[in-house]
Amino acid sequence: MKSDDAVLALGALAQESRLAVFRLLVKRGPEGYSPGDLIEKLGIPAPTLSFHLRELQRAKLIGARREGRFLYYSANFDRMRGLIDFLTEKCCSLSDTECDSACVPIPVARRRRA
Amino acid sequence: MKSDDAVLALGALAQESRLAVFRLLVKRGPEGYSPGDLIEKLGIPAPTLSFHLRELQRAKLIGARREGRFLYYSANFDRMRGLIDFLTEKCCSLSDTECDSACVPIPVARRRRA
DNA sequence: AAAACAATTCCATAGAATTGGAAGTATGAA
DNA sequence: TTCATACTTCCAATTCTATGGAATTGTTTT
Repeated sequence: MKSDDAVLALGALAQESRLAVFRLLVKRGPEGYSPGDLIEKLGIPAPTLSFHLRELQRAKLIGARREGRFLYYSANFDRMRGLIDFLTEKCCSLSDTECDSACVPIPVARRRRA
Repeated sequence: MKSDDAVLALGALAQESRLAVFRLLVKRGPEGYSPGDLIEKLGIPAPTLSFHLRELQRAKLIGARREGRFLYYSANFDRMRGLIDFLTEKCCSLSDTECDSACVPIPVARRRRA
């Protein structure tokens, strides 16, 4: 996963309602929930929910399939794994390799002389 | 980590400059970088950087110490681990189940011309 | 003390995200 | 066909976020 995708995915999850929706969808698995199910569970007005589902979809964290007049949204586990891998590799590992040559040595701050 | 903290932390990382700052700080380790170092590396104007550092700090993803007139910001690895654990447990369980090609974009409703 | 330097806060502005009522589209049932 | 249901898009109001120049605070040097 690239940095831009990560920013998009992080942004998609960085909202109370959307995080709640996503967690429900993860718990649910591939079967998914319809917007109607989610409205019932979370009490979010339909247009607002629709907006949030779109954001999650834009980040490719969820997908949807249609069944008759129902839509079923479900979590994209691969994508979520990709995000977690990105965070783990790029944001949570202090690599033993030292800074590259572009790195500026930090100035050694001298305490005030006594 | 609770849901509210996760939303805060996700929001803090969901911005290009802030993610770049955080990644540099992670790579750097406990020694940290001063705002001046980061300005040189990323070319962000000082007040803008200051604003972003504040956001990261608000989410407790970074901390700072002062040495003389320099400040040194460094990544809070515990906090980051907490976030990743939250995402893994709460948002990526059921990862044994697959949800790949079943998830397709929903048909987009086209507006009828008047 | 004054100057220089590191970094911050102040603040105005621009832009993006969120919200939900009203109106539209899609599908199946009567 | 017409109706009801499921869901979406449209749109405007509001609220958050990001940006960077100017002013300010804290610290060291001269």
